[in-house]
Amino acid sequence: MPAKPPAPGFVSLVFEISRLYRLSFGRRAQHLKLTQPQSLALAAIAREPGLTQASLAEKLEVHPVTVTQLIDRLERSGWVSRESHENDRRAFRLHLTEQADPILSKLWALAREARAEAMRGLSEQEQQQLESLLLRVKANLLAEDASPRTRTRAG
Amino acid sequence: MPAKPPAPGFVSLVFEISRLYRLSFGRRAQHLKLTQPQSLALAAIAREPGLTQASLAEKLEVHPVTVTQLIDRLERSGWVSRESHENDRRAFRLHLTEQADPILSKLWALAREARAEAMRGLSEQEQQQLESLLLRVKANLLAEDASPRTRTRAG
DNA sequence: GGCATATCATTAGCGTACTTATGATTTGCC
DNA sequence: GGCAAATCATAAGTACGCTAATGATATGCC
Repeated sequence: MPAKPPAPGFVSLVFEISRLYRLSFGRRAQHLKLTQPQSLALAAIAREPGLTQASLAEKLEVHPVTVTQLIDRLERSGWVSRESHENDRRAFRLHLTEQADPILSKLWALAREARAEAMRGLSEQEQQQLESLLLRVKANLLAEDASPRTRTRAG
Repeated sequence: MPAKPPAPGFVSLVFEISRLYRLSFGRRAQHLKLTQPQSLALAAIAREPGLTQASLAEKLEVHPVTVTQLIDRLERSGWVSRESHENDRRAFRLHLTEQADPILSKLWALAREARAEAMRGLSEQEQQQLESLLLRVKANLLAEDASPRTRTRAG
């Protein structure tokens, strides 16, 4: 029998929260027929209409392939349109359709709601503390992520 | 144009850390041909040999369907065996094969390493603080997760 | 101008996770 | 003892993330 496994601790907590929050948001947003990554994509396009898929991938910090599939679905649902780039025939510019407008307003409300629920009982100061600690953890992980090989993110 | 989207903040941090950690672990473990969920499953079986898939699903806090697929792969890789339950012909008991033994020792080392990397620069006290804040967030999310409908987790 | 290289996007294929539905038992209650 | 309900596992379909490979175009350098 090999050595004993280490205690779960911080790491599994992050995973569980990530998963629970995804579920929580999904429950709220299910009548909008939007998942959480889809919502984040819509938000990003709302913030910067006309951005390319590569640029969206950078902002969402996911692989370009993932964006291709994500936009496929959003386009099929009629919320996003790919429009050809005027200077670069390889690229597309992403725009929201008019149908997306009412969805977006509801979306921000849901996001605020889900976030408030997660933060219930934490003082303003504790929230900041949590955020600042998590930022440091993220920086550690980013540091070792940046070196190995070519990554999507610019860093 | 609808209202402005809220600031990213805590939530996206959790997602990013979750994703970055998964990558970090994956990089370390890739020569072992093990992903992170697979590793967690092996660890759980090591802690409690002979447990059923349903019981494993509870421990990993994932859906039983997910465990079915996970064990499919681990069995195909030769690290886990399904053995029929002596009292319940519906169920299987999960056991590690002998081939899994050397992998496991390496695994604990990797997990500790990845965790230390994530925690670099945080004092013992800060780590505990972070863990305790995250626990409260998790409790909030669990509270609303428990009510709606039948969940995998017992609660 | 022309060739090598880089970039944008896609396809194909894998792993993880979910929902919903189904088959096979076991359990509970009368 | 027998039937309804719960439980264990699986199957099918969807979503999302990745890697690797490909096609089309842009860019850079000579």
